[in-house]
Amino acid sequence: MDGRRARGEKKRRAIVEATLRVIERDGVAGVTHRSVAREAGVPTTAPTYYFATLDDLLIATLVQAAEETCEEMLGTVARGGTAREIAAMLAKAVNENRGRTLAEYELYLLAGRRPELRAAARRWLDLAVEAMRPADPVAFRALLAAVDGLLIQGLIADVAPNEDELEPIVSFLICGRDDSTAPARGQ
Amino acid sequence: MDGRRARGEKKRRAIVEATLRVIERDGVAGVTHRSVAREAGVPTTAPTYYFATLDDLLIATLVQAAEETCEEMLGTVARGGTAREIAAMLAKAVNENRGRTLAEYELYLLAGRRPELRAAARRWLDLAVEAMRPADPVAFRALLAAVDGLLIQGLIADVAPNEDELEPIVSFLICGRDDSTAPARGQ
DNA sequence: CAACTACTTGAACAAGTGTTCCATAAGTTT
DNA sequence: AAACTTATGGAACACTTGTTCAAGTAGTTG
Repeated sequence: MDGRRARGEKKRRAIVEATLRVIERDGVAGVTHRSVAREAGVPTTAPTYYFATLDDLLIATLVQAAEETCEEMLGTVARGGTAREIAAMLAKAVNENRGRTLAEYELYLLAGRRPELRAAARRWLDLAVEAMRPADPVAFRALLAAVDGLLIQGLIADVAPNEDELEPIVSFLICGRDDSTAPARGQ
Repeated sequence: MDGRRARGEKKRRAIVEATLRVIERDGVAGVTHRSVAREAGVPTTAPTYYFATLDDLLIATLVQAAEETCEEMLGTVARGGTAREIAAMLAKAVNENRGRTLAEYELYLLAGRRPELRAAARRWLDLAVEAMRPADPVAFRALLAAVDGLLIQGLIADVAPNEDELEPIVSFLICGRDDSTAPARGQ
């Protein structure tokens, strides 16, 4: 093995992680070669060495962040989690993981303007539908939409909602008017 | 009256409108004194004369855009519009008014990081709740969340959904499991 | 007409930007 | 050890940025 390449890969990952921290703190607007390099503790030219352009770095970071979140989302939303489990995950997203969730929606917005990012931004939606194969697709799509809405509204609330406030709403969405066609059963 | 001030106000409005066009086209990232001035057909220093800082211009523009959209939203969502009416409005937002809707969510994201913008970003939500006084607040909040979710997901779809695709989802949300507590009656 | 006020605008500045370049260091292979 | 590849990092370039400034115009008021 080439030890140089191994350390290079490590540094590359460190740069991506630093970029994510910058996005979480200052948003996409705060991402510059210099701010990322400062955050990662590497010289200014390091990011350019590993990523052809700033845009590449930005996109690589947002896509990776989205994929990381994907698994957590699918673990609770898609696999027929209870309303409380889903509510707990949403509450965590708008409180402890606030910065990360904001980053997630920066990707959404970027994807709105750049078609090549759309697949990455939509990935959790596509995976959820594929994993669930819900009996009532309409109810399930309503749930998925509401999840995005609750998150983004939670981000602009004066005080972010907690699990207890979110739970009844999620519960309402999970137990549609006909329980037999609902995608999952809440508490 | 002072004709100078009148023309000044007109120019000020023209600058805000130009800024909105820039945001719709290139996003908040594309807003600079120079790009706005070019779009409005005024010299570079004109925006600085009317707005102390670029941030002031940006905020004034997004807040005004949000207030404009507010009325349209409330006219259909809040006043107990039918599912089809709501679906039609959503379809319009992600197709004809795509740029405007993207701008709306740029405000959301900015509000996520700047508390002073939150009231403006949340305005349509607050007004909707106040105007409706829904019998079932939980169902209504689910509907409002889903509206945001459907819009933002519509913006990152490969092909934006149309009225017919959105209508069943809205209908499902409006006629909850118990019609008597539903906020409004669909078709 | 003179004094005043509001608007207009080009030039300029310091700061920060993405990116290129190149000499050097460090590790790998022969 | 020599030849090579890969990684490193400082200096520099051309460019754009937000904002300031001062000189100018044109309306309003006394």
